[in-house]
Amino acid sequence: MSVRVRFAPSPTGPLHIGGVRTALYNYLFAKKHNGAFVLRIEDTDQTRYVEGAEKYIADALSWLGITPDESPSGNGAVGPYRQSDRKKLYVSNIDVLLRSKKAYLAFDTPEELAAMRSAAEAEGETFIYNWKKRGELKNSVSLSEEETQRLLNEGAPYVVRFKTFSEGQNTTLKLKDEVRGTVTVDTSLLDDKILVKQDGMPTYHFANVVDDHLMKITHVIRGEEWLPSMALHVLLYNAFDWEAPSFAHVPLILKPSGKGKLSKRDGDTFGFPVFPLQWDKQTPGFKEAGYLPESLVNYLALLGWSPGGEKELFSIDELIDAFSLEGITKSGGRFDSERCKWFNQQYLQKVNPMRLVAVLENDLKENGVDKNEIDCTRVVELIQNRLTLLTDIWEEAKFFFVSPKEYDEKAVRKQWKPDTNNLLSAISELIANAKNVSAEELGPLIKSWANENGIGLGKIMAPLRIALVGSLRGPDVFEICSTIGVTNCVHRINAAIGYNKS
RNA sequence: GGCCCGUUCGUCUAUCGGCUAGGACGCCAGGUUUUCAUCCUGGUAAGAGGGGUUCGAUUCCCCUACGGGCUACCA
Repeated sequence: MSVRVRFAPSPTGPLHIGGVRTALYNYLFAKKHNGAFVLRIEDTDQTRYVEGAEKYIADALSWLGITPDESPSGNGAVGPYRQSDRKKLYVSNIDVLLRSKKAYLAFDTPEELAAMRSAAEAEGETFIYNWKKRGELKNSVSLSEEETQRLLNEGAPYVVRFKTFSEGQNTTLKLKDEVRGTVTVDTSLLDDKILVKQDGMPTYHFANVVDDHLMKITHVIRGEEWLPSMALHVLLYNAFDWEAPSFAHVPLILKPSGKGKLSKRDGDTFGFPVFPLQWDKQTPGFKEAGYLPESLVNYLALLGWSPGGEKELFSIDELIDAFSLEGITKSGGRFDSERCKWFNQQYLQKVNPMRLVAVLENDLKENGVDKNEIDCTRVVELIQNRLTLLTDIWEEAKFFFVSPKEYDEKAVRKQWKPDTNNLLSAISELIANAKNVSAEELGPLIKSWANENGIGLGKIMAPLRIALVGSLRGPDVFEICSTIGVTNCVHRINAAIGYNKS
């Protein structure tokens, strides 16, 4: 049987980084086994539906390169892929359970249940709608057939509940999880979960099982928050007499510090994005923060999974090749933004420079700066190994195009000696008269000039750099000179002399 | 509170009974770069605690502690 996995987010907002990783593991597993990666939209809660979220999910997956084989907007033979479009399927399947008495109608109102819950709580107990209470509550198990029918005729609102456990059943269930091994559950402790809500829509638990079965899903790879409901899901498969898929519950991504799992609100508090793409003005994504999708994928893959060796840099194809459920970690992992940045830096070193040139040209446009005669490809060559994020490009490249407006005060104070202005004048003249300003020629020219005049290069290099860049940083000075050209050099040197005259 | 899952350097992780516990991020030091960054070299730092099992436990079992998740007509 061929492998089929699914990623099933709810369109309640932007996809966050934990969801991205779950999607990634599903994708890697599918590709590893030449299987199918299905995207299913779980929009059964109409009250939480957020406009644009579904498109965001598709766009994010596409940016990351983990595109589904089957999805609402693509092809696939087992659709529809949006749960709101599958209502008929849930209706027909709930009838199966109702007829076999494995599910029942419950007429208790949310208010009644809430009251019972708080009453129990006051007694220091927990209210559980289960086999013990079933007979005392308002449902088709406790009520006579006539009474049930009467309520139905009156149009009384009801939900459908699953008869999770009945007296006399075996209470312990041993479940297999591909990540954790055997998980033991006492089924008599489970409650009778609602399968169909008052509005006729299925709950997650029900829709999930029906869909996974109908879509022929072989492996359910999802977040650990679903581990407690694995028993319910298995019981549901049993009730239908369907074969259950394999389950793999992946550990959660935790906050970098403090308590709890990473949540959608953590983006601002920790200084890094938690979303792949920008959702709105307040919530930037990794893309906007300057991350390459391949480095995010690489970092995320290794947060909660390990191939075992010491290799750390994996292309997506290498990840597919190395991936296995066995390598998934059992414990939750904290998101480490420094390490994530390092991966990005590593990828930025090797990326095709033309990609960076495109970014630089866009930055120039956005900042309203004319590139004049300056060769962007050359600039990128000089700064590529200085980048950690794509957003560093402008900071690293700006001075090639824009003359310094001010000069690093500390550097000037330390480097500007009484004779500095005179030296720079001489250098300016030297450069102005130079036949060739290539870095290879300019370097020796200035060096030999300094040598002939008995001047230490140290007295020249730092001020020259300050004049050209504005501060003591950046690539090789002679490379900068040759890239910005004679005219610019002379202008900048003379401007610095004027500025630092007093 | 109840139930389930987990626990190796600050962080991500390797180890599947023999360990001088390996790698990576970070941090620190040195070198290269007449700057800064990159890069190179080195250093720092860990088996939660207590009981077993065993010739031998980080590895297996139990207890405790701590962490995480679930406990909705949300997913």
